[in-house]
Amino acid sequence: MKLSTKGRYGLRALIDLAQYSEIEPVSINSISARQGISERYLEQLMSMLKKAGLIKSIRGANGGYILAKNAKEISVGDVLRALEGSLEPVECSGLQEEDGCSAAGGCVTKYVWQRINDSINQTVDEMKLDQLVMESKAMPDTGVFEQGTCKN
Amino acid sequence: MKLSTKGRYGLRALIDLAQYSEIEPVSINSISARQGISERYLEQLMSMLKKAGLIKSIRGANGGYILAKNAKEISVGDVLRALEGSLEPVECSGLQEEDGCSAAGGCVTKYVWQRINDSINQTVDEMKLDQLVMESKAMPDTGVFEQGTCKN
DNA sequence: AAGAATCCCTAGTAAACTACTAGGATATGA
DNA sequence: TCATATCCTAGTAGTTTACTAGGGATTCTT
Repeated sequence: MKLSTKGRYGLRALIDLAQYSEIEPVSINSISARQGISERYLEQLMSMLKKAGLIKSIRGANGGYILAKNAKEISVGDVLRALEGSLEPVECSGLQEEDGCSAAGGCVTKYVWQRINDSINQTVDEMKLDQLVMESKAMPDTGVFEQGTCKN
Repeated sequence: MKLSTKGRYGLRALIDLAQYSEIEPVSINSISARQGISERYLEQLMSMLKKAGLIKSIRGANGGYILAKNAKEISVGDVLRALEGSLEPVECSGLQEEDGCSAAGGCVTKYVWQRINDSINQTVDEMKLDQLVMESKAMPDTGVFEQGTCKN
């Protein structure tokens, strides 16, 4: 039940982006420097976020990334699902039998997984990027904390 | 954010155990047969559940396992944590700096992980084994559904 | 037009983890 | 004593993760 670095780094990167892209596009290089994440790896995460429609890119010199929509319309859930895929703890929510599950409605644990899934999604969807940016700005050390030491 | 087979199989096994151990101890062999889980693998899961104090074992012929406490005192959370370890999506909840995180209180994402963690734990802790056993008994096909096809 | 700064795309890979399997030791009831 | 159980340790093929590497394409600046 762990989140991978994709989700962890990616959310940090997007908060950073939201915070700095108000004036001009933010380059991978600058996010990488502030957040202590490898440029090359971050590149891949940004690509995923772009495909998910959360950010837009501007190519060429002085280019970079900006949010594709308002920060209050982007939830933590949007970000994590874009990077981690579905957040459901067990993949048998769909009623398809493709997953080899023929129990249909007659499976007790399915109900358990469904409830966990619902609670996770509700929680991540009610947290929006703009709140996090505000909290981040209110914090003393942001951008100054020991880079590269925190993997979360 | 996926649960491994440990958690999935383990919960199924424990529901099965709770259901059949009212009269006599239940052997790994019989759970294995009903649930379509490898005996040898199930053995390891049972060992973990035992170490966590959720079940007790009775060795020798006619032995098997029984619950260590009342089914209504065992939560889904107890089972999953015993098998999967902590369910927290990111391990930086403790205020120790051991994890290489020196951000202490000044980390925005930490707050996010904490909220997800809380919601997961609340959800899994309010589901008790006795409820699941009741639901399971109320279902038509339990014990008859195609064994080995469902991995969840 | 040249060059630098960007994003874009595919592929490779070491390390870790998962989901088992295997072999045997130990305990207990009939 | 034998069959039936749990117990314990170790091995291992396959998958996934977290990157690194090597380019190519686009755009601004000079």
